[in-house]
Amino acid sequence: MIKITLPNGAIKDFNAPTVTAAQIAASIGPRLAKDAIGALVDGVLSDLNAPITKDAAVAIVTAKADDTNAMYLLRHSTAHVMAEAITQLYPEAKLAYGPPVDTGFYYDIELTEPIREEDFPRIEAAMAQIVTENRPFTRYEMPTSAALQKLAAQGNPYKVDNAQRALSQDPNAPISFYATGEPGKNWEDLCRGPHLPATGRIGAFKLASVAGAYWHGDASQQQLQRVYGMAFFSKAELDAHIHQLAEAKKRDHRVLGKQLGLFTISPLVGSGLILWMPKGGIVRQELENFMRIELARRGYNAVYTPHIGNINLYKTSGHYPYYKDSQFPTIKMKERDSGDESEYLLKPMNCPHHIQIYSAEPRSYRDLPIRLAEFGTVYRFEQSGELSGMTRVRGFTQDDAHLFCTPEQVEAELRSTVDMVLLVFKTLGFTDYQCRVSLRDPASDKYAGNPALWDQAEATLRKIVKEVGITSQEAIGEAAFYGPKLDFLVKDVIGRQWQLGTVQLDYVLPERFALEYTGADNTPHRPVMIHRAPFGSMERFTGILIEHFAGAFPTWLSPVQAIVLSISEKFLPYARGVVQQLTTTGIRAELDAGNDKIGAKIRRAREQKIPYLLVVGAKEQETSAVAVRTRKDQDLGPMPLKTFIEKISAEISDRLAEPAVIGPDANRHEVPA
RNA sequence: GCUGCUGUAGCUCAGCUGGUAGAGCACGUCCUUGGUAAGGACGAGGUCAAGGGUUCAAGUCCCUUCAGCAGCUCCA
Repeated sequence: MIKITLPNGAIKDFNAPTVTAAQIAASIGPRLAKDAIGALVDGVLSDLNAPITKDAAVAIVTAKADDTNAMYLLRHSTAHVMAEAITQLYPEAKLAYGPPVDTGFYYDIELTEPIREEDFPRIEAAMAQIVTENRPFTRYEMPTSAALQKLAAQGNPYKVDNAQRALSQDPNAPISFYATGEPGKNWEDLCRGPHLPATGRIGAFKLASVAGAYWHGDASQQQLQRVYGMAFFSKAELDAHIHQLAEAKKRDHRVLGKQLGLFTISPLVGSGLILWMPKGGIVRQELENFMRIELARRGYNAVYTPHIGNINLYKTSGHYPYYKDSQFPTIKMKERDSGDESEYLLKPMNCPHHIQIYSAEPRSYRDLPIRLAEFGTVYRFEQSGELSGMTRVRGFTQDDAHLFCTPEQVEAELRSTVDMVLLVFKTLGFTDYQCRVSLRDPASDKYAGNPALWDQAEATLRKIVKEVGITSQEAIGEAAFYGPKLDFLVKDVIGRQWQLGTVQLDYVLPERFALEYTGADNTPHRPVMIHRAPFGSMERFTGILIEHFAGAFPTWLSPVQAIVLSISEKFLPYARGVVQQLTTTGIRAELDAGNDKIGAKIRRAREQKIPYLLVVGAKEQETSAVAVRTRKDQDLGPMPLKTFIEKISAEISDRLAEPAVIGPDANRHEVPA
């Protein structure tokens, strides 16, 4: 007798030594039996036909796109089907590892012959055949030694390795295989499962890309071919997903950056080096102005430091020995007079320069905290394969600052820097960010300084996070070499996560540079440093911002805030007057003096994501008005130019995220998106 | 850096098995002076990423370099 508890609390008794989830589903109803593809047995995802031998809580998993368990089964099983298809077509292929991932699945394969995207249709056709055959996924288990022997006989080192790793986790676990069909007859793979009941449950799939990937993610290991795919229960879901990918691509900052004239990259200047065009320059300038105001309010002092520094500075700081592989080569030179050799480095960080400013004068505890801020440009020689638009570059400007304080001041200063990061996110409407507490990996030797101070620093950061009340997760091994940090992460349109703002606590560099201040007791003390950058880098932040707003910046950031569109050339003089008045008020306004009809002008202005379109014709000219339209296709109708200027000015000065000019009839012509 | 892919007009792209370049948009001129998401006509624009090779002949085939894309690895 087995007692099964269902999710609604109902209890069903089965008078048999074992029962399967399939049988449970059948006992509830034919519809559920048909839709069932797996089960959660006491919370563990399991095969639909796995025998349940004792009392358990069972939830039937059905084929639904919003159920992560269902998608796991689907993607995992599709990975198997793809692997079978590939081994059919490439008998030499050695399978390594094929898991489901967030957006689909992949399989890592060792194969000398490259698989190309043009080979995908053949592979997909073979997969479709396997799906059509609707073969059951059949699990069977083998004792450890027999299984290892079997795998070794197949000559696939990866599968042997996988099995051994599984055993090292749990030496008593039996080793399981899954055949698509009949074991011994059909294709099979070492796998812990679970899977769909049969290949026929795979609705729609598509191979996405192929790329190299290292075995166990270790660059010194064999490089395998990784084939990515996506899978859904229905064609409609697959199509919707493909459509969504295409939509995301339109938000890509590299695409929008070109369309909107924000930035460019020239091979003649160098890859990974951003050239800010005039319109991108405005966005950056507005962001910097915003930050400067906040810095002034919080008692920061602006400083300026050069782009290069003597190599000895970075030897002292520790940057050079730790990271010399990712720096531009040094500049070596001979002094003309003395003939002495000296060597300079493009600065990879601003902190050593700021430290020199701190130590240029004797400091008293009464002076602290000292907060030195600079939009400091730094250079790092990233690997060529890492470069990506504005988000991963070789030269970038940090909205950097270094706070030098007494140990007692650390917490208050940290709290205020975290507040500043949160203010930036709030002002720009970022809600979908993550906070990562980046800690050292005690097993690694890359971290400098005294472990006791590290413990103290890490404890302080944990405390701050708790006090401020942000959700966060800890990441071992993500700390800077000189201290732990709080990193704020945001995803780009293709789901890659980027670090933006950062707050770092540092007991090491003050030690290395022997920084001091005189305490109330008239003896020297060592200050503590906080490194912080709310935007992180202007380049990366702007790139993410472009994607966040899909190019439609809030008015205060928009390169062009309003564009005047005249109905015909007759009204150009009035239109020019309107532009003049806007410009005089400090609003960035342009005139479209082209020979197009009003519809074409509107279309072009909206493509440029200009917040306000001001149509002027005879009626407006007579009444000193403008007919206001937003880029969202809201026709606000005519209003006195004076009123428009008042409203847009308030919207800009308050850095509002939403249009403030909207009147009573705001949405009357709005077209649903 | 590694694997695979890509590079043709300012932009997006076409150009089959080699026979010396094409579209749409943008741009310019002209016609039109038009009231809310593309008015019309004509025109100008290309060292086909760069360099080398094969060939009677290369945008097309091969090699090298540069740059970009996806992933891996890395990331102060």
